[in-house]
Amino acid sequence: MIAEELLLEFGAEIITYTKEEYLFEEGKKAHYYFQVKSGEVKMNNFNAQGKEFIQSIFSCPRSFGEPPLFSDIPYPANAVAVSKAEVFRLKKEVFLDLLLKYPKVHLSVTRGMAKRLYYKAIMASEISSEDPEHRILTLLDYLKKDVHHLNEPFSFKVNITRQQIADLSGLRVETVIRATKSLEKKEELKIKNRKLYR
Amino acid sequence: MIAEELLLEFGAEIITYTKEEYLFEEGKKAHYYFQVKSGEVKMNNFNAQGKEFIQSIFSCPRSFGEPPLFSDIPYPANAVAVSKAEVFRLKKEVFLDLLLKYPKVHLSVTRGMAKRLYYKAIMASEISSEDPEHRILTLLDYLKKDVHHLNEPFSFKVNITRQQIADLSGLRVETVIRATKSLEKKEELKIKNRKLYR
DNA sequence: TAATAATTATGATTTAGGTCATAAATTACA
DNA sequence: TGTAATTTATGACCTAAATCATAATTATTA
Repeated sequence: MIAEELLLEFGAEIITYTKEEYLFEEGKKAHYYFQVKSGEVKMNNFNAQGKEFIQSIFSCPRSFGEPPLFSDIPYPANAVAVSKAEVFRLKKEVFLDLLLKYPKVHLSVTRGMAKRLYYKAIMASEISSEDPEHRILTLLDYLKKDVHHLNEPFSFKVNITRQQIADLSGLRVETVIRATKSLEKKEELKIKNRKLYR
Repeated sequence: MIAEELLLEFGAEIITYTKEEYLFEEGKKAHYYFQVKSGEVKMNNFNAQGKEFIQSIFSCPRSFGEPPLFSDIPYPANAVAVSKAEVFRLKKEVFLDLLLKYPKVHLSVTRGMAKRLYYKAIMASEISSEDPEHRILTLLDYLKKDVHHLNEPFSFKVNITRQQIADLSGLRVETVIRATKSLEKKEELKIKNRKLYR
């Protein structure tokens, strides 16, 4: 996250995307630094059969899509607005210039990438080795602790749909529905009028 | 990757690990920057049933395990020597100091993390959505192009075992063996006395 | 160089989770 | 406020890959 004033000072634009609109596409080169101002943006992939995999969902003040700004690699996934979203957009060259001028900002960008690498490492291991219930709990615990900074049991009202949980954990929506019901029986989750609590 | 002279100048130690020896463990706090000098190191997880997932395999001059140096997160996986390995080890505080003194080094460390994030994003999507043959080809193509910088067809002699391919792609070794044979029939791979070529 | 371990190989069987179909409940929106 | 779309829900079934068993081949090391 980079302070809004600093972004504007360096000439960042604020762009409004409508729901489902693409910000960039898998395989393309990166030209901008992006940071969410309002709304939500997801990064995703589709396989040949049209199954979606959501890499991550970002809301204010998260940035995303930095890796290809640093290295000569294309975007590994698309970025799509989940809802109407306002996004800061800063030209690549200006962004890199900013990092050199402000080492602390560079460090905070690095810190953000470190956290995402942590999340990816955890989910890769989960998706490859764990059963649906385990995967879902790990995902929800990550969101609860590392994103929403909550600790009390059942204090986290899950704000994503079963379908999104499925797409984030590599499962199918029916499996998520069945697994969450089973987790409710085991008192790992609460379900109050269809909303999950963890 | 940080130049060896610079590492030594900042007081890095060179530590020799024997095959199978642990460098650090999942869940622990990070105190050092690590960089391979010789041999190979892998990062891995084990699930409750003992199934291994390999996050990555690192050889000279790759660094690994930086994310928890930047953010207050534990190691998401173990680091284990695949073979006898010599590793540069630099104290966390000295490492961060070095980055501030040498912005270009900071940028190259960031670049390294960016590449790993790219690999993780690709593999997460593969493991979650693709069939065994697709996963294996994506993994091998990544190793071929992005690690070994090769381009010619079948110029990449795969230097990891079927078991390691399985542990990197979330499959079982029998599945990898069957899938690679099928890929050979489709002329996507060559197999010359048990070695894979891509 | 003999013994042991690791790797590759192959068939038979099992099963978890995907797929398909259908519907109720809730939410969005025109 | 009524209609459409989305989300949650549930049962039946099917299949891809895991599991299990067993062995040949190659590599390691004692």
